[in-house]
Amino acid sequence: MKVDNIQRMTDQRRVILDELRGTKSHPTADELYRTVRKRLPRISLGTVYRNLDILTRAGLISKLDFGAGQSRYDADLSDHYHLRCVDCNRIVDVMGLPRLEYDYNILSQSEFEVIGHSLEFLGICPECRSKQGSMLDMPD
Amino acid sequence: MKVDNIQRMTDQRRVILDELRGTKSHPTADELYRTVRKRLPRISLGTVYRNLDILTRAGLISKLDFGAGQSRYDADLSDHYHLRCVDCNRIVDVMGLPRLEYDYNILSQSEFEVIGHSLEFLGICPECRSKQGSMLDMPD
DNA sequence: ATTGGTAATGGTAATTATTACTAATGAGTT
DNA sequence: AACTCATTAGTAATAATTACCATTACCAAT
Repeated sequence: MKVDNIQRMTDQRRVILDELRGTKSHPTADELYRTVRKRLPRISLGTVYRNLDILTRAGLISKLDFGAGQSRYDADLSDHYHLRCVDCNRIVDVMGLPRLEYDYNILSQSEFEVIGHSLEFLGICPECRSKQGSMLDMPD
Repeated sequence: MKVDNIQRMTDQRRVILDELRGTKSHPTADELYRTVRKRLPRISLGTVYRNLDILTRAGLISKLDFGAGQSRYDADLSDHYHLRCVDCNRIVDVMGLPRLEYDYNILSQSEFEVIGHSLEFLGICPECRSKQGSMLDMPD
């Protein structure tokens, strides 16, 4: 795993990476901002965004961006897909499902060069499920 | 195919749907706005967004939102995945690949109820490919 | 055909997430 | 310790989308 780009290891960068590695919750930039501020109260949101971008491009974390609301970040680089609640956008890991193998050459069409794929599963988390359940009992 | 939600068929709604059905280019809201304005010069961008949302929820079109740039829309409801250029976000259809069948019950974990999946392929379109090629020849 | 109720529209303002800007700071090298 | 330039904090700007609201117009019922 090659790490270029990263030129200096500042406190901000170190703490952002550390906090992200310390959670399995796939936080958004501003969730992470709130967490990191407990350790570095003067950090700015822009710094969080900038470093998440730098860490992503350096291959130290991965950015989960499926178009639903804010982007989320994951420090777990092992091969796994994600399952997202369509209601609250919470994300959990899907375990035990190996990466799909496609023959991208066969897929190639319209002169496109196919280089990968992006897959996520959609569902409803227990919290939102019970919220919905109680909605059904409500009068119109 | 059940269509509720749609209460009135206005000119704006009809033309938006018609223009989307008449293209295979998976346009964004504002691309569609520019096209529709040739027929309805006084239409507003908000109306395009609102109707695209209504048509999507009514099941007449589908919204392609994978987090890269603007959302795109597709009036082709047949089962197919998409292939997106990571450079310019252009989208083409992937033909001949049947919908993946997952046992969502087995996937279910963390008490999530799994209801579907979202898959797109990533690649580089011929135009961006030749642009990149010429970049390699450029001096730093 | 006219009316009445209300969904829909146009125009604009607001929101939200993210990125850009800039003067000041500080990490790592010499 | 001094130097250099990547990085930061704070704020402004951007971009896509949504919200708002007074006006319009679709359509069912008279």
